[in-house]
Amino acid sequence: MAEELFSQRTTTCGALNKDDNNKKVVLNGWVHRDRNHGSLHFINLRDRYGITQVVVDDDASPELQGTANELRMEFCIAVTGIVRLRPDSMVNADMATGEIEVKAEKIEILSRCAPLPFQLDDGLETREDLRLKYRYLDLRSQGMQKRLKLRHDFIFSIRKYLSGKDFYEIETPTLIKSTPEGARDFVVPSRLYPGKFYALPQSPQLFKQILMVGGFDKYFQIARCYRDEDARGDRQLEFTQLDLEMSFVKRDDVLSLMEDMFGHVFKEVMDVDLPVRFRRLTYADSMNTYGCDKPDLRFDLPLSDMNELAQKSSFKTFKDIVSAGGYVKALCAPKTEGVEFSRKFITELEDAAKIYGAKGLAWIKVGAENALSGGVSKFFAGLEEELVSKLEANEGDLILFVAHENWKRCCASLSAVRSKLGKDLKLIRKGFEFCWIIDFPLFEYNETGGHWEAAHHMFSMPQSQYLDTLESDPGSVKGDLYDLVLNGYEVASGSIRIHDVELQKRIFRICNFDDETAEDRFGFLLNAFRYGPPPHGGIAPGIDRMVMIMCEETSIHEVIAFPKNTAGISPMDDSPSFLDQEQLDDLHLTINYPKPKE
RNA sequence: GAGGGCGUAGCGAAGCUGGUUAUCGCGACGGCCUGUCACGCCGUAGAUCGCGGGUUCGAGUCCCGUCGCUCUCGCCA
Repeated sequence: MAEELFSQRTTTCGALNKDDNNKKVVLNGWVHRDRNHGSLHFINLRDRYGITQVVVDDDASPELQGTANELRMEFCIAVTGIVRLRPDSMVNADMATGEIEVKAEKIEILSRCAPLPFQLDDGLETREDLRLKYRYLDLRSQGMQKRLKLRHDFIFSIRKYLSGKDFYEIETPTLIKSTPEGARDFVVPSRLYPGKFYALPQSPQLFKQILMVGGFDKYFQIARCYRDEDARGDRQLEFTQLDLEMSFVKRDDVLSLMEDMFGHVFKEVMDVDLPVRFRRLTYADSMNTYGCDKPDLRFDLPLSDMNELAQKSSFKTFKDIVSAGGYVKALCAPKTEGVEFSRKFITELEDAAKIYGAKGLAWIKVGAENALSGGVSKFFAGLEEELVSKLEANEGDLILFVAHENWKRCCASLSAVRSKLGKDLKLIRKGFEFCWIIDFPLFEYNETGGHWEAAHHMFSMPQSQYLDTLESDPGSVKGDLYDLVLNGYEVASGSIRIHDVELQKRIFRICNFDDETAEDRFGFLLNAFRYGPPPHGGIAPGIDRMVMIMCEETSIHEVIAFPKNTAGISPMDDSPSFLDQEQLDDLHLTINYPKPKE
């Protein structure tokens, strides 16, 4: 231990400026770029804080020259030298440290770097599985450094804000009881109890409710959650949410707390001003106007109900669907500079609609003085004025219709068209458009199972006006449920909870859980509710998704240090992996491998 | 479970209706270079064109199968 291992930094690569002239400094970092002019040698040295130019002059000792010539990309080095001003004409205005450079007196190679498997900072051009395999290199890129810093700032700001509002951060277990509803559980076998399993939490839902019964009336947690379902760009097997719950609150208390919190956090982290109150849309209005329950409000392009006009038209396809209880909806794509409403363009929109179940996409072009042409225009003869005024269409616009027996399919299909138009017609405004979706239905019918189930989860409070008709008409019951939507993504979901044993049991029964099963699965919650539970409610914003949107990214992988790929594999550590027979024996497990396909 | 896209040197790409020795940039390696900052210049190595089969005189290119990655539907209270 007597000998010094390396010269330890006295400052960082982002800190020096002209005030440090003539100072002797030590920098530690990585070789970011290396420009060797023979007897004059420039090295851009990088660490988390920035980049500083190091110079090896022609008067350097042969030893120093030799070391400098050995340097390669991403070598980890220590540089001892003197800060000096750059000649006026050599100042680099693009660099934070561009006014100075460090004249090297000593360079120590702390470790060498093998030839890189890909170029750093070309991160986004490189295949993602390669970036994930060598994540430690990818993390050095300025993009990843910036995004993970923002993630840290975001979480830190939330912690400060909530702590200032008297919230306690309390951890809940990650080895818990498997509950039957929701997504598939990840499970952990129990060694001590053969055949028994823990489950990893899909969210801390029941525990946070029990914390309310325990008297911690303002709780939050930055909680890891696990759901064993197929991944997507905006979701993966494990993710992080801000889990939050409060006692003695009503819906609007939760909503305004979140508005205030995100207002503070966005200002502090990004210097962005959010509106004091976010727009509120009922679920029904959102579906009818935007075709989905997570509308991107950075552009307008509303959907219109066309059932009445469809009935008046001579288009048999539409009339049949409306007569059969179906729906016809339309939207009007505005004439846009540089965009031709060609057959190809319309076919691409139609393909987008078909993914969500539409059989086709009917269209009409709007000409001068309400003249209609092309597509299904001939079936609307005599209805030109009514159609054009209903959709507020102008000359050069394109009207698009979707008809479907199923309301949700109709909405979703045309919503996909709306989204594509938003991009193709460049209608999307910059910025952050939050909105609340409220008044969700409490139940939806499970066709395959032939019973009702909770649209969100079974612990949400029905709105009081439906308490007498829960059983007789579950389909029309609205709950005290709310989602927060940002730029077309669902970023938070919450509700006021049930805190009454009898009401909770009624919900279980409607969702096909008899009293015995409910007792077996959720007995601990029902038990807790026998001991003076407070009225309570909460919400859970998704951290990954929010940070992704703040970074203007479209994949949460970009804001997670070590993500899994879409197949649930981590290419770096190669998980999941097989267990030794010994481990399996300890856990009392026998693997039942699937038979290979014929 | 289903559909679309991609797979050519370490990385990113080009390669047209099949036709000599498969190009280009970055990177690697060697050399030259006193003011660069994506330094420049000269040179060298590096590719079973994902894998298997087929059609053809001839396949990176066409066909079939398969694997991997990726986007999406289903799924995700």
